[in-house]
Amino acid sequence: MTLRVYDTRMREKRELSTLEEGKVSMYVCGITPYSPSHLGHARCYLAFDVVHRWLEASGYDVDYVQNFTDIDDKILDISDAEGVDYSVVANRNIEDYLDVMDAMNVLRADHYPRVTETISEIIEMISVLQDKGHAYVGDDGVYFEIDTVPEKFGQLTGQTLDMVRAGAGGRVADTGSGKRDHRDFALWKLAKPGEPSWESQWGEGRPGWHIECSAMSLNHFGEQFDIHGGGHDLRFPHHEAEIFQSECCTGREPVVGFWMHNGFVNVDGEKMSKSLGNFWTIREAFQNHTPLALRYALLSVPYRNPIDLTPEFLEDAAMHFERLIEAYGKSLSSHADSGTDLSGASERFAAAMNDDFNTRAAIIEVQAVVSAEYGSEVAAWLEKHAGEVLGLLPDSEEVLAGLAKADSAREEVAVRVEALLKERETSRESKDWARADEIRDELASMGVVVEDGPDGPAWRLT
RNA sequence: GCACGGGUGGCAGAGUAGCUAUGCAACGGACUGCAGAUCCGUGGACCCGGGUGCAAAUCCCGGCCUGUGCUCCA
Repeated sequence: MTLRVYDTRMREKRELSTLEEGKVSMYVCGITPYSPSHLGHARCYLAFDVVHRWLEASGYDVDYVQNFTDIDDKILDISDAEGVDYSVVANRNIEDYLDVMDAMNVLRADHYPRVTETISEIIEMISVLQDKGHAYVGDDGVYFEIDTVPEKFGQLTGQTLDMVRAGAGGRVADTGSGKRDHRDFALWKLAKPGEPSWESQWGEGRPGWHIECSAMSLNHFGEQFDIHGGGHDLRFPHHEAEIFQSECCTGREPVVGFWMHNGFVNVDGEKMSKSLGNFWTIREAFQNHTPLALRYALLSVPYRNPIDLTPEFLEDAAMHFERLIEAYGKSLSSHADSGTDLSGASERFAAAMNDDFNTRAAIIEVQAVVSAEYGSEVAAWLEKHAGEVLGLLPDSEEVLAGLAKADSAREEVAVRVEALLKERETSRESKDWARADEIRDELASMGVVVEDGPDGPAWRLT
C-alpha cells in the first residue's frame, strides 16, 4: 500500500517519494505570535500533526520544522500600544500557542526556529540573491526582482505575470514603496525610527516576511526538502516567494517536493480570520468543548476541505468523542479478548490515511470499532489508531481514573437511589403511574437517569 | 475581472464509469404504563444544459452558484 499525497504545485495526488529513503523533511509555516491562537490555527497544526504522526507510524523518520515569525508589523503595533518590548508580546503568544497545542495532543515539532534567531542566515541569503542579480536596493529596503526569473511565477496558483501585472482588476494602486514593480517583494525592510532593528550592509532593518522560511529551511534541510505545509492562503504570495528566493539562491529546483495546503475554518461560510474579526480563540473554544473533543471535530473533515463551524458540528463531534472514550474505558477494564476481528478495520484505516491523510474516512473506521463488542483487543486497536495516529485518546490512566471517579460518585448516591427505585417499583406494581413518574423526576433532579428494561430499572448519572 | 478549489440525501462526508458508502438526524417496528436506552428495519442525493460511452455522480464542453487568492492572514 502506498501513501499518496496531494501536491498543490502539480495539482494531483502522487505517491510520496522523498529525497532520502525512509526519511521525510517537513517544514510547516508557523504562527505570527501577535495574538492568542484561533481555531484556524488549530486546524492547520492539527492537520500537520496527523501528517507527522502517520508518517512516523508508516516507518518514516520525520524531521519536522515549524517557525515562529516573532518580529512583524502587528507585533510592533501591539508592543507599542502596551509599551513593552516586541519580544514580550511574541513570547506571551508563543507560550499560549504551545499550551493549547499540548492540550490538544499535538506532538512538538523537532525545531521551532525564530526569525530573530535567524537574522544572520537571512542576511547571507539576501546578499547571495543580490550577488546573483535577483535583488535590488530600493529607497526603503531590498527587493526581489520578479522579472529576473519570470518563468518561476505562478507555480502554486496558476496566475501569469501578465494578469497580475494588469493590476488585479484595478485593485493594485501605488505600492507606496521603493519597488520597481508591484509584484516584487521585500527581502529586507529598513527600520523606521524607534523600530527594533538589526544591522546589515543595507542599513538597520529587519527581514521581509517571506525570506525567513527560505533561510530556515535552507538552514535545517539544505537546498531541497520533502514537504512544505501551511494554510491555503499562503500559496500566494508567501509560498511562491519562497520558491523564488530558495531556488534563485541555490540554483536547485524544485526546492520542495510536495506542497501541502490545508483548507480553512469558516464561520457562516466565511473564512475565520483575525482581520475579519470573526474568530474564536482556541481557549474560548475550550470553554465549551474539551481540547480532545475539539481535536475530534477538526479532524473529522479531510484537511483540504473547508470546515463550516457551527455549534451543531461541534456538538456532534463531542458526542462521538465521548462514545470513543467510553468504549476505550470499557475495553480497558475488560481484560479478556472478545474475539472481534479487527483486521478489516485496520486495513481500511490504513487505506484512508494513505489516501492523502483522509482523517474523515479513518475516523469512520474508529466509529465502527467503537460500536463493536468491547474487549482487550479493542483497547489495543483504539490505542494504536485513535490514539497514536489520530491523537484522540488521553492516557489510559486518565481514562481509568475517570471511570473510577464515576464509580465512586455512583456509590455515593447508590443507597438513596436504590431506596427511591424500590418505592417506585412498588408504585408501578400498583399502577400508580403518577407517583412512579414523580419519583423519576426526583431522581432526575439528582442527576440520575432511570431506564426501565426487561430486568428491571437501570440507572446512571448524567 | 483573472487564477485555483468546491458544488452528492436534513447535516457531515466517501465514491473518477457499471455493483449498499458510512455516521448523525428522520421515519417504521420490537420492547415499554409512559419516557429513555437498546435491537431490527426503511426511505432519501448526485447544481443546470448539452456531448462521448452499452453504461456517467464519476470523462468532455458550456452555464450557474460558492469559497479562497490577487493586500497582512493557518
